[in-house]
Amino acid sequence: MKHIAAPRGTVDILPPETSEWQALEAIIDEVATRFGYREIRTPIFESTEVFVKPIGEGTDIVDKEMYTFVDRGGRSITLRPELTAPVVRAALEHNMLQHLPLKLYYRGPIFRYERPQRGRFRQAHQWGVECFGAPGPEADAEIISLGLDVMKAIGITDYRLEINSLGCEACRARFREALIGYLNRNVARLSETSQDRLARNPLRILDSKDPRDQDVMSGAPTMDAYLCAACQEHFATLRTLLEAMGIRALHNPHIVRGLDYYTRTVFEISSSALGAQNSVCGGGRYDDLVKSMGGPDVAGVGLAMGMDRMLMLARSSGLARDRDGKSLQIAFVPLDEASTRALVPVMHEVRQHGIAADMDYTRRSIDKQLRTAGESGARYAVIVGEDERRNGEATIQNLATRERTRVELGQVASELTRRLEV
RNA sequence: GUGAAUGUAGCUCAGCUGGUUAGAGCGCCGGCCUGUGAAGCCGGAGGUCGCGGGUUCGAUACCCGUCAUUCACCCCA
Repeated sequence: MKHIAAPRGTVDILPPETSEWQALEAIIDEVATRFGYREIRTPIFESTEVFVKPIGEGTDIVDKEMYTFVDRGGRSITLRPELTAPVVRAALEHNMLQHLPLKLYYRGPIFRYERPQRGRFRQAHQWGVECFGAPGPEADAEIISLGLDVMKAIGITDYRLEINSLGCEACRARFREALIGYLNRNVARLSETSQDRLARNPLRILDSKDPRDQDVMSGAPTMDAYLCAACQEHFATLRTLLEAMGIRALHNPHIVRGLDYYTRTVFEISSSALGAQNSVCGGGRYDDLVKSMGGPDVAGVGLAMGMDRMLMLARSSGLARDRDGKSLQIAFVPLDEASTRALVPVMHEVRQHGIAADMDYTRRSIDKQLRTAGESGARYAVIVGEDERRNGEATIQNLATRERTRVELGQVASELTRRLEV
């Protein structure tokens, strides 16, 4: 009905809901800090090249999902579709990799040009962590446990954690060759899209949902058989460490992830409560990424979690609703214009004492004002009308017991402070 | 990019096979109650029926297009 609406795939987040976001953001900050990560904020847009090579041509993100445009200076700019590549770019730009390990976390909007549906938007929100300079599986384990801690803190218990190893560059190359050989012999039985993928990105056929592809894959060579000794040990140790922390992870050899930069460990957290887009979290190790972006040979591992989907899960398990903070403590109730103005300095003083206070400026009747005050969750109302004003007083009413007391205007702030502390 | 369903008040929805000034519940505002929160009763505001075209004497309804939403595919957070 209104003529201008928010662009397709974007939403306005309105007041009761913004409290949930603030709660989620606070949890992320707390947990990440507790694990030794510090926040980094990078630009919403980057030079297009930041994403193309690292994520990989042939991936859907690069081929059809990026918001790319030429700015007024003729530069190709892209709204970030993820944050690992920008974080690496920033780390290199500011020589942050001289002090290892480097542990960073982020949260904020990402943009992908996709058809919206349940759990998928053109502007979405992710938080994530990146750990540089830690090649061992302890770092992988730490990151997975960090992600699960945030989920736990917001009350999400219904999920599935799956892990896999893609091997290092050497073993992946051998596996890739074997896989291509097998697929070429069975190309006729593959789905059309997978036949197309065979040439461009064959590993992605592994996690295809098409039953024809799954049928073909059931007889395909598996990554496990091609892992070198070092990669095997890395993966086995990771599983041992997770188990030692009481974390249950399922080994799913078909997980490959949609970005090209992963090596060795990859993992996903998904939930059946989300609909078709059932993944809340994805991550893994990217030991060659920093080097490929022109930096030193530094290992990395990280995760990204979808905040929009996390809140969907928190709501479906019924645990996030009470996070709507009704923080008002004092409601000022003036009964006429002169009283409104007499209360301005009084309310100011109360607020200076750190007490959350608000006044109804609409000149409504006392009935309506008290009703609103009661619904707001405030503990006291401060009422001033002609009668109180004549005596330089105010009526303080306890909104729960309805008990009323008269105090001098000058005493309102100290009286309220005293009462709220008790 | 493909497919399907749906667009009527702030919200949830009626509106019979096309027929005059488009309705309800909830919410909002006001009154009953000249200064105390409930319930009830009474009243009020709020709609270019998503938008554009077509058929018709007449369209919220039928047809075409378009935009948006929802769900699914693809893929992912």
